[in-house]
Amino acid sequence: MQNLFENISSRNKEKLLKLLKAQTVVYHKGVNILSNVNRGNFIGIVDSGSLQIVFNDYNGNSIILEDLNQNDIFGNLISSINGEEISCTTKEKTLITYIDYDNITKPEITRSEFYITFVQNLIKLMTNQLNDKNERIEILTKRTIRDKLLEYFRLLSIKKASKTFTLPFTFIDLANYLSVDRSAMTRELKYLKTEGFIKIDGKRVKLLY
Amino acid sequence: MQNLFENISSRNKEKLLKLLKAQTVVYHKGVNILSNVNRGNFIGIVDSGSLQIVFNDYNGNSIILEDLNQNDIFGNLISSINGEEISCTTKEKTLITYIDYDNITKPEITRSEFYITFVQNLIKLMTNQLNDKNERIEILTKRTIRDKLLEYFRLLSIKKASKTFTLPFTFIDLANYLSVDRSAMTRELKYLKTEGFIKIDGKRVKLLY
DNA sequence: AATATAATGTTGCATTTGCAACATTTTACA
DNA sequence: TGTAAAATGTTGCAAATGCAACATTATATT
Repeated sequence: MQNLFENISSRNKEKLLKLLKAQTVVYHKGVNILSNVNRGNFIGIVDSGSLQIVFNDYNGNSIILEDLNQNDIFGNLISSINGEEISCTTKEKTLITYIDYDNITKPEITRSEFYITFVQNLIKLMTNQLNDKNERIEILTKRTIRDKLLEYFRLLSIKKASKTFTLPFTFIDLANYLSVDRSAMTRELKYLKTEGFIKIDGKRVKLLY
Repeated sequence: MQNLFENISSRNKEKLLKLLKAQTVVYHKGVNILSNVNRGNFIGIVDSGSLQIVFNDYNGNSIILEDLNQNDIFGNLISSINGEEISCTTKEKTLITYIDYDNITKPEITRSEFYITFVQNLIKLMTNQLNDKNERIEILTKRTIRDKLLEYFRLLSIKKASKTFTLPFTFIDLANYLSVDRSAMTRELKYLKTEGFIKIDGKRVKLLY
């Protein structure tokens, strides 16, 4: 993991946040922060806590667009999707720092010594985000629930460098992430188990191949 | 549209490319440039022409990961996916400029006057890419072919600011983009037509709602 | 202009999936 | 600690989809 202020001293971080006119907001659990979010171009940084950005379908399906934890950034996407159906809900007490996009290009900032480090960090984080999106796309383009599950497991297994890993989602959220019916997913997991492809105990999964 | 060298004079662009040790390569039509691509972290810039990055499934499905045209950038994704099944094929005669990622952070470049403009352009392009990925995810998470088509049409319609637009894909490529069976997609398009939702003439589509 | 090649259109059928309507288990919190 | 709420598990069934195997039309190439 990496954060936006990597290799920037806390002293310089404060300076930078001041120059950027950053604002930090505290949210309680279960709050929809959309109203704060719906005001132009910004970057949100999760200082602590977690939240989910969810697209609520006209079919009643909830699609997880982002599952955000500490040091994750968000914001650049929201403008692209038309407002109403999006909700950003905190999963616990959460601190978020907002930075106006426009302020990133202001001359008084670009001249500061740590600016280059800052934008390089930003590029790094965006690259990570692009990788995440590509993984999600790779999973979603699989045509069966089985293949989606196996692809998701494969990627998790690579990340953990182990055939055994713990699911970071509830099964409800996993079904949303894979964009499949939850009960159909449970059924498929059962088949994968009885056919000897995987072992599952709660959220603990072991690949047997 | 925007390119990586926006607001940089062609004179400075040359300087920059030199500092970045950029290399420009010419490819003929139908060439798989993967071998050139498979060497560490880099950014590829499409100077002219077009290409597709395709993931070739073990099921025999071809999944379009990227459909690249002039001024598009690529590269940051490829490292994340394990090599063999990926192909990058030019659709016509294509010029590509390669930049090593590491060179972007070299001090002799960061000191140059146009460096800030350059990284800001890069951030802008990456933001656009993230938007594209999010749109694709939004489409792929729809559960039926009909909803995928309608979502795709909706987004295209917004971009063109018109109920009438031309598909930028062949139907084969569109089916790959939506990750559905081509013949099933044709069937669904027929239903959408007879039910009066859309009008289609070749690649010309009109939304009737 | 002739012909090969690619793209598009069609349809029956088996499979997969979503949906609905439950039962059961786990977790949160007053 | 008791209870409400959330998460998980199960199953029948209708609907949607992939697949295969074609026919037809359009496009490219010599």
